[in-house]
Amino acid sequence: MGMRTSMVTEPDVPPAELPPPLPEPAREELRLEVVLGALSDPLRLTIVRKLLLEREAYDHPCGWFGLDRPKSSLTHHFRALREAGVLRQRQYGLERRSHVRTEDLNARFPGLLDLVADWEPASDQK
Amino acid sequence: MGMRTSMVTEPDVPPAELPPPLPEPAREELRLEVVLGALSDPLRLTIVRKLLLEREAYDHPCGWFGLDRPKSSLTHHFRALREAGVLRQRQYGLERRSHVRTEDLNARFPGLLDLVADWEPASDQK
DNA sequence: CCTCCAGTACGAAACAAGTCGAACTAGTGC
DNA sequence: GCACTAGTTCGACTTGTTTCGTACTGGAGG
Repeated sequence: MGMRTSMVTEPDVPPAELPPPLPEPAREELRLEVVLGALSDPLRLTIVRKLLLEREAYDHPCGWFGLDRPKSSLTHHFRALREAGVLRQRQYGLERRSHVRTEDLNARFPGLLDLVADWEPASDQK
Repeated sequence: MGMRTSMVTEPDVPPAELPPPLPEPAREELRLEVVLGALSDPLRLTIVRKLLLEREAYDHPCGWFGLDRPKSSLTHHFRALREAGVLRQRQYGLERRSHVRTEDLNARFPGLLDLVADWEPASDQK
């Protein structure tokens, strides 16, 4: 950043100045056992499934899901998903938006996301 | 049982008197989050993968895997896999043999077992 | 500058899971 | 009956996970 205060016409970044992703494992670093662990929680399955099914505007702010848990709990779960490599998160001003790393996950673990999309929560889901 | 001490010629059980499986969830009761939880452990992934790859004699006794852990630990992990619905276990005399419930798992969670078969343990695998 | 607001960081309490030793159970074979 | 053996059960310890309250950070808007 900086270094460009005047007299510039050519585009610096192709699309629209995307914020950098928060720290996450690279595609080659994804570990099956870690991803499965991240997905073995009903709340986190709910989050990922919702992102997969209702992916409308590319990615969603963290509070968009109708999850009535305290904010600190949500932070915890979103971070678990990001650190496992399931979600990518970017900071947009105040809010942190998430989307599923479908490309990477389909490359490394083909079929896994389909299982998540087809999942339905148990009846006693809280 | 009992009730048949003499004069019986017709076969009672079609094939070869298979011992009944230990208690396990029915196919319809399998829960994705539970199965993923059971598979989110390196040792258990090792067990299931080994069964998938080297399935020679249909099913294997519990001590057949070259796992150097105390027996009580192995009991724990094999039970976790059975109760999640990943393995079926039958008692053959002294030993308890396990095999993967491929039919049920492929029906409910297609592709999942392929991921397990393709898994390779981390380098620092204990 | 001050407030509002999305979300984080920290830390504690509650709970679940992994690990393992020691004692036990139950077939098998002598 | 006795020893052997595959595996279980129990209980203790340790480690990790979940949950959440409270305090904090940092951009946006007046």
